[in-house]
Amino acid sequence: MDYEKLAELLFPHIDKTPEEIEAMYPPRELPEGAKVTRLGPSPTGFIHLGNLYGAFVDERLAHQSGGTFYLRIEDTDDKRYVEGAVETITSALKFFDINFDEGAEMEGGAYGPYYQSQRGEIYQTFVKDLVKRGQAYPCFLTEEELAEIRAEQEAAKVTTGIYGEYARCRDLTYEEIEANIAAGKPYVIRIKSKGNQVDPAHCCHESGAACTTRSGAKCVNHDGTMYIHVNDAIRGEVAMPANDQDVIILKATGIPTYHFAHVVDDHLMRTTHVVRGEEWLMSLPIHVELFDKCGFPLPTYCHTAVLMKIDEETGGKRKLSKRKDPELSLDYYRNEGYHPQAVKEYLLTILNSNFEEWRMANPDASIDEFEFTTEKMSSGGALFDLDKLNDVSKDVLLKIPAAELAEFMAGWAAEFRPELAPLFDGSADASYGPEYLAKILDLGRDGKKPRKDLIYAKQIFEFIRYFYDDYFVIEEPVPEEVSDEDAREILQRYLDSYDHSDDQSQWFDKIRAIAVDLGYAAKPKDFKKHPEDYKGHVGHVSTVIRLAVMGRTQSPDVWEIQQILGEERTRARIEALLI
RNA sequence: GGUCCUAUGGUCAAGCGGUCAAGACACCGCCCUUUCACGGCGGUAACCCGGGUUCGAUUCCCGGUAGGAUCACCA
Repeated sequence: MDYEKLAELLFPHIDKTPEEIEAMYPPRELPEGAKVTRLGPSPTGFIHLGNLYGAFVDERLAHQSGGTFYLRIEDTDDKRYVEGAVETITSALKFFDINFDEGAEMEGGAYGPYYQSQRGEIYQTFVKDLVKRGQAYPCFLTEEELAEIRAEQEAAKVTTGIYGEYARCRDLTYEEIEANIAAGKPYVIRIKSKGNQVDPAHCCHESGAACTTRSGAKCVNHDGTMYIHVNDAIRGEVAMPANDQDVIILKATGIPTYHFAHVVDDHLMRTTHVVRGEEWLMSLPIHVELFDKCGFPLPTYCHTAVLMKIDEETGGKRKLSKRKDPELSLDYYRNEGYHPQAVKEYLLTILNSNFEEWRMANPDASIDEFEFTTEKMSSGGALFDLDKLNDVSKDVLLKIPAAELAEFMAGWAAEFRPELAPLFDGSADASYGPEYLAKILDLGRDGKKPRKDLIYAKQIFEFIRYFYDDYFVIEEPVPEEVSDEDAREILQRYLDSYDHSDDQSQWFDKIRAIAVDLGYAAKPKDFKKHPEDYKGHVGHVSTVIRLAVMGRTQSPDVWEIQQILGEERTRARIEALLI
């Protein structure tokens, strides 16, 4: 077979050589040890927590080392394309403060184009070269034939796929190929796998001995099968049988498969670390063989664990699914109003096992100061824990200044709860507004033991809504220790003695006086000791007031709340109950 | 089914041949307290099973079991 001639027959329009392409993508000029990472989403328009998890690893690895993090759109499957998807992806990541240095939709970047759909000529140049070297061939197998082969293999209980004797098109003559093409038969290009049987010419055959492949992976024989050993930055050395499938590298459309695009792009774009989900681990042998055949060095792989959750139905662990689990969608967190910092910080706690420890030792340090390492990543799938997220969020929000939080709340409302927006920007009522909101959010946050009530925007609004008249309602009944008559009496006396300028202790002294006067213990302890002597205690009395002003029995300090509400609103709420 | 990954309390996790097996979240109790939160103190709770190797295995090896991943002209 004249491979040179075959290559020309297949790719007459390709006139560049791999060397010429290679020259267009010179090694990057970066400091020693700098890592180059990339995010390669397919433009389905859906970005989920797993993407963010991975993107975060990419971003940290690159930016921590003075390297480059770029965005490459893997749109080799035209069926999947969704309009505006790239914008969705970049804006979602930007929301979480994850930014690219170069790539799709960005100015500059010497390693583009960053859309795989625009790199056809590049891939074909390398495919043509492979054909020319007898390492790849056209395959005319139809869907029916493929199904037939598969059925045959299943019946014989052997591994399915196109390999060895099943690779029927492998040894087609030039004339046969030419005739097929002339007849207009569609075809794909497959690699001619070297197989995984022991090959003394290529590999070690002394038991246990290993040799290094061109790409840098090691291979060693196991019981007649060649195994490849690759060092994964997260998992350590992983071993699996070498690839023996004549995998497709170019589809009938002339577009490469993920496998081939990955190899060519990550090589040309000089990616040093390939971060991707565990679901790719099994195709590693294919990639090793591809890197080998192309003569490219292997990048460092970082196969991240899959995020899991407990399935309500079965009670078992399972991979988060975008269909069943709304919390997987990044939109869920934006919708609930989680602060991006909180999500990031939580992600970091499941990403690096020593992060929490570091955070406790450095409560005020920026995340950027934490030294993130792939070695500290867990290789098992972590369960997503909403409780933990909430806990982390409380601490994160505590460190954000109230004014900034108010802004965040307003932004959230504008996007997800438009009816609340006028409330927060003051356009509904001049006495409300950003400053009012900031004061509310700052309530009880000062001092040595600040409150940690705030978790996410939706929850925060629920927590503070009584500050806004339109959302103020009496939600609970008065405590059973207090009769209706007493309740009325308490409120009447409270209103009569109310002086907005009282300080906190003057204010509480008055409540205490009312309590004692009506037969309630001045101190809860007295009541506990001699419950028979009292109707209740001062706590019950203040609950009545709390209920009148806040509408609920539980809230932060009443005096402080009243100071924010202002005298007018405070009096009005009590008066409303005395009518 | 083949192959690969994983296996410490309910969850996330330290551990890397000798520990009374850390810590965090959640949960429970007590204290603080006019409620709630915060905070403090304390508590319940774990090395999947079976073989080895070893003076000694949670830790190393083998087997089993369980969970997960993957077997496309999808990425």
